[in-house]
Amino acid sequence: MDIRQYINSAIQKLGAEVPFVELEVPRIARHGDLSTPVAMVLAKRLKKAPRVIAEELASILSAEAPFEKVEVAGPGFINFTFKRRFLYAELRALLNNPSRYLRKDLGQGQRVQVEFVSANPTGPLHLGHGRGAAVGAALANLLARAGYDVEREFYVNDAGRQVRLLGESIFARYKEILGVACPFPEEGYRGDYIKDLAADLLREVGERFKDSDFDLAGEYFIRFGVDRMLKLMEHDLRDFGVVFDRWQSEKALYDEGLVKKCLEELRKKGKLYEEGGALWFRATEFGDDKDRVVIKSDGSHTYFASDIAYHWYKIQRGFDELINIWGADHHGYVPRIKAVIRALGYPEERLGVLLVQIVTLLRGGRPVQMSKRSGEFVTLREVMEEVGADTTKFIFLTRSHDSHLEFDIDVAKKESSENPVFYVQYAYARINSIFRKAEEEGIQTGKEGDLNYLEEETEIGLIRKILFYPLMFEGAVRTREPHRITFYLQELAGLFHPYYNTHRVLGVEPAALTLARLSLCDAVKTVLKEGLSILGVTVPERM
RNA sequence: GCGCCUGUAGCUCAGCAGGAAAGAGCAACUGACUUCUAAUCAGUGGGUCGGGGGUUCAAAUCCUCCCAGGCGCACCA
Repeated sequence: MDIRQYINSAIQKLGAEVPFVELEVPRIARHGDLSTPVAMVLAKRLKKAPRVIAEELASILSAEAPFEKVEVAGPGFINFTFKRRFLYAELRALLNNPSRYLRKDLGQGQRVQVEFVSANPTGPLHLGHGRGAAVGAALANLLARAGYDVEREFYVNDAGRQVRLLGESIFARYKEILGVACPFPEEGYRGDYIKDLAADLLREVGERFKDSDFDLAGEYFIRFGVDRMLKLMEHDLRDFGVVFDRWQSEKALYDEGLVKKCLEELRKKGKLYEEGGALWFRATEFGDDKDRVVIKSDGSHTYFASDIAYHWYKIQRGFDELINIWGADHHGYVPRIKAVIRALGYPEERLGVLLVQIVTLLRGGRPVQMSKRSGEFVTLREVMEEVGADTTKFIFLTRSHDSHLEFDIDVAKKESSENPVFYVQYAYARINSIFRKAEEEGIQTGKEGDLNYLEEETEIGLIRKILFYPLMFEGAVRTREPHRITFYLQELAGLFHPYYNTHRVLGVEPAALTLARLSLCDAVKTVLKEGLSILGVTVPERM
């Protein structure tokens, strides 16, 4: 259904144009099936009264095939009512080829990289990472279905101080087990998982490092810790239903000389300078608050240095668009990375940063304090096991990414019987149940039912909702907001359940009505499945 | 002090490039299972959209100031 096309061509006939035709689904039935305020937008441009423009557009549009009625109302709204025949034909089109109907090729093969989670490999993933994972994965799925060529990447901070601290922490625990005195690093990681790692490492290498210095043994301990942490994170993410195409190592950027090469590139462009023994990037030239150090006076690189190289490398790899999903606590970092993009000679829009706001975990109505260093944090795995991956993801995707999220674990569990995710899944399971029963009764469940039998107002409402999926989809893609899918699915399920309660599909007369309703159910099921799979939520055959 | 995010029903949140009379879920109350799954449905109550200005034919939505909460402002990672 491409209604905009009709409207656009009508606007052209008036000798005007508009960048975007806004369409909305009116809340009130009297206002038709679909509505546009575009005449009011045009009023200024055409220097005519909005109602006059609306009337002109309406008279052109009322001749078009899909419309039963095209009315002008209020200050200049144009309200459309579809012909039933049109709705049936559209529904038929969807049934015949769901993915063509539901997935619009908006990306046209453009290459997009979504980088998300990218947690330091120094401890288990916590709930905040889970939110990033859910949002990133859903966004990647969404874009993939919109015709983008998507890559999902996890950036591994396996160089620098944090992983060194990880190594030192394991080292200290290792010695502790062997009864060798060794001070625990000041800012080391104190979680119990470090002790487990140390014990595992001991099992693997025995007492080989009992008397070693960290300078000597460090490399091994760091490597060991990072590998184990990466495996753990990958495993947790996999169980959460999130899989990456690529894991990019920061260390590799150094080892392969990319950091050096990139800094060289910037130097050539005159965007670096030395001062006070350090090497600086002219970030202020590109809108950042201050210039930033890339190589400290002691000769070591800042994190920023590898981040510059990383983004440069990503662009080199040929992506049309980069999307970084970051925790909101990194928002101060955005201007300097954008500055880098520009300094390297690329448009700033090449990079989009989606900031995912903080998750507060409530247990027993109280916020649970989280601090990685002290080892007090709630892991993604704990929550996943306690409330389930589907519920966890759904909760994350029922908020817009820039809204602070309160994750009340008691509510998430307690409500499990009335949880929104189950509400949607249940609709799916119920439809399956109908189809199972139909097969038992030997009813042919193909999609060929004569849709003209769908005459009830609730059925028409359901059809409309289904056919508006692409409209919602487009918006979700345009704004990069997967949570719109979540709300849509709840609304769709919210139309299906009442329908189910008041209308029987099987055993009604005439038999053709059953077939028509089966087709409708099939369409609902298809859309539910499509949406849930974008969110990464499972579709249960029965519940 | 500066910057970013948030402030909508008792609670958790939507509100789709400003648009027609503010929405959902939960919680509360009242009803519905000999029928394809009651993890469901029907109904009731509940809001000065943080506050003040401004722009507009039209503002929850844009601008501005203020208030409140969160998060950032390193030759840290």
